[in-house]
Amino acid sequence: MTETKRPKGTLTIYDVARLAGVSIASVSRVLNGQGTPRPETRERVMHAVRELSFVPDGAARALSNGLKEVVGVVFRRGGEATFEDEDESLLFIDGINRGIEVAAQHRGFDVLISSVGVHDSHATARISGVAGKADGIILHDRMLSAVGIARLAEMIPIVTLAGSPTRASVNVGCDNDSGMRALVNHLTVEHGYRHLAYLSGHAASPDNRARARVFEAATTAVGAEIQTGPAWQGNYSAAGGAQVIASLLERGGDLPRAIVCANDQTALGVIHALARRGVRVPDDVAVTGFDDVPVARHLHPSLTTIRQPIEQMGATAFDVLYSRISGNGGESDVVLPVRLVLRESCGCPPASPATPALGVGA
Amino acid sequence: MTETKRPKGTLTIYDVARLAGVSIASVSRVLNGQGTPRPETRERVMHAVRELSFVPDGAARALSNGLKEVVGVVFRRGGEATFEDEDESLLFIDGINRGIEVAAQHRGFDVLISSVGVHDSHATARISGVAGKADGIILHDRMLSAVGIARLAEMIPIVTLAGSPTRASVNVGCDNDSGMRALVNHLTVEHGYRHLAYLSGHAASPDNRARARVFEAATTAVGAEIQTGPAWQGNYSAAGGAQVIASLLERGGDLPRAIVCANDQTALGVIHALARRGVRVPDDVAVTGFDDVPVARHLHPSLTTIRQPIEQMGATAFDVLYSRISGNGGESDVVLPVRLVLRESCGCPPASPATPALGVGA
DNA sequence: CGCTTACTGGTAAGCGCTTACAGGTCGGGG
DNA sequence: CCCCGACCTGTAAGCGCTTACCAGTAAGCG
Repeated sequence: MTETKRPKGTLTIYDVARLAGVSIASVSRVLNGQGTPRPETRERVMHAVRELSFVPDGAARALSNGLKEVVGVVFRRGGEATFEDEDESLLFIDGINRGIEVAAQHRGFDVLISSVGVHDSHATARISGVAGKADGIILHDRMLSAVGIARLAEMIPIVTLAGSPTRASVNVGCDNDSGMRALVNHLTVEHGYRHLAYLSGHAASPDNRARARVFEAATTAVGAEIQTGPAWQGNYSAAGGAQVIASLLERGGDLPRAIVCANDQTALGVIHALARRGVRVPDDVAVTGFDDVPVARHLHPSLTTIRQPIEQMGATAFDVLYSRISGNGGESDVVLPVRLVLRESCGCPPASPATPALGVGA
Repeated sequence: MTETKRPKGTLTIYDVARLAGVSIASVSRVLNGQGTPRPETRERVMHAVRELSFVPDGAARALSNGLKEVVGVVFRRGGEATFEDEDESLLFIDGINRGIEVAAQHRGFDVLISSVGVHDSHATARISGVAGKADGIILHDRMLSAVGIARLAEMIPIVTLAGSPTRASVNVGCDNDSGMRALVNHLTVEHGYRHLAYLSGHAASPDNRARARVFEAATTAVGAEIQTGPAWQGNYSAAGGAQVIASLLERGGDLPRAIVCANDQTALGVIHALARRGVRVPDDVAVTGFDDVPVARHLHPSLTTIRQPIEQMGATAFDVLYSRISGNGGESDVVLPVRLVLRESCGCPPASPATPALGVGA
């Protein structure tokens, strides 16, 4: 018991074994619940472990088992060194990551997060770094080209989020089509708006492209007019949305009756910019979002949007990846359903105050 | 060149060496930029690496080097299985984590995220799990008791965020005192409000306690009246803030002239709840936050709050941890400065529309 | 009471990588 | 023309842990 435990110098299973007077194999067995150790053995080991505050080394474990119990997640960040104001467009990503993390915990996995700056040329290197430290990786939108994915997929299972399917990876996304269709239908048919615009997200984003395409198809199908062009190019951020409105108004162009934003963040910026200039939402211009991030309901006016099952997308991405990691073969792409959430910003009446719609699950 | 590469079965440095016709030592040296390989050797190795899309195994590397290049981050999550509406209180935490992550990248580290449910009894186990997979860990508020920290700190360097300092760990926090003092001063002296209340956060949170304490001291110092008691107990979430207002109003109690919320999320819920009931902010009741999360500026009215350098706190936490990991000794606790950010919710006039205050970094 | 059966616990072989050390090659000086 | 040093490169040990395999022990049975 008078073991001199070195305050530095890593503590290993050997130290525990010595203290407990058993072999390292027994320590390992007790720690992992393998075999059937005698109660006494178990007791001695546990005692030594507590005594030393021993925590087994994950790297050694991983090397031995061939399983790190880590999934990597890689996504794009706004700027590089600049902190302020840049990172407001990440609500959605954070939500997804949370879903991944919760699902991962159920399997004893942890999540290794790595973001890549917008113009970071080391993206591939960074992804490789994560790949080496994980059993599988989840790539958010716009991280790697199809061939890049294919290459990497030879080393490690990959799941993409809102990306384009590859034969080497699985994609998890949501049903942009029916969401956008429901939204346009609501605005044109139920509210009767005849003049709309789509404020787009990143041009390269598959989600954005799908939404834009369906927006155009659906509006023209009902004979509504739309504004388009580079002036309506946003970037998924609030600043981007506000910027579009600012230039538009400065140029003295007239606003459409309804602005369909590529995501909630953009809508947030748009509503804010309009309010600043005295344009009333939804009376003068209706605004809608996409995603239904948690703050959407707290805006003024509260935001009509398409609810994506954000955390569930993350959880699904993990589950699919996990089944690939454990070898249970090839699930195919997953498309999750979305739902139109009507609030005030489209022109619908406010919910009754009696139902605060706050913190009350379903 | 007609190597049969097994699509399964891990690819190792041996495979690369064989393909390149060199030894594994050379491969390792090329990959890590050690030694001075002949250009030709380097070329052959790089070619083989690309050919195979080889990514070295992080676990093996870590085992060999004694460095995983991973920091763990652990924090509390809202609910366990329930997804909806629960996780809105994490804006602040996400911001910090982002800061950690960016700082970590500069050192080639990645961030291992793990959350613990509010009532999760496995907290310690979960933290140990992360500890085994990382070189050091950062603990958010309320994760572990002082003695728990002390024990774990024998195995691995620890930094706490907004926690209480221990001799075994370093704490990084922000200057709650001067922030709250500035806020109370602004409300009482400049706006002349004489009747305030503090809507608290988690009772156990050191930040919350500090803010509550200073709030009381500062208000009584200027002779203002305050409402207190269990009715004003929130939990850092929007739902919690809304709930407090709801009960208060139902009970027919009268509202103070200004409500100082423990954080921005709470303020968000409060503003929303007041608006639903027709109480005007700031005309009838002023509301303030704490943190200055990105959405604070987009609220209606925009939120007066105390800006914490959120991402910088994360970055600082990492830097401190890193210096402990690399053995460069014991920095001591860090307290970062905060700043009063005046917007509309306290009764100040709106900023001029000409300065949209959007996306324009300082 | 001796032998079989059922367990428990220990020994040692790797997991993939880094790196100290030794061996081989080549060029230049004596 | 031979020897030495400078440089590369290869061999092998070891990082901490899991686990197959075997030895030792105790209980069960004839």
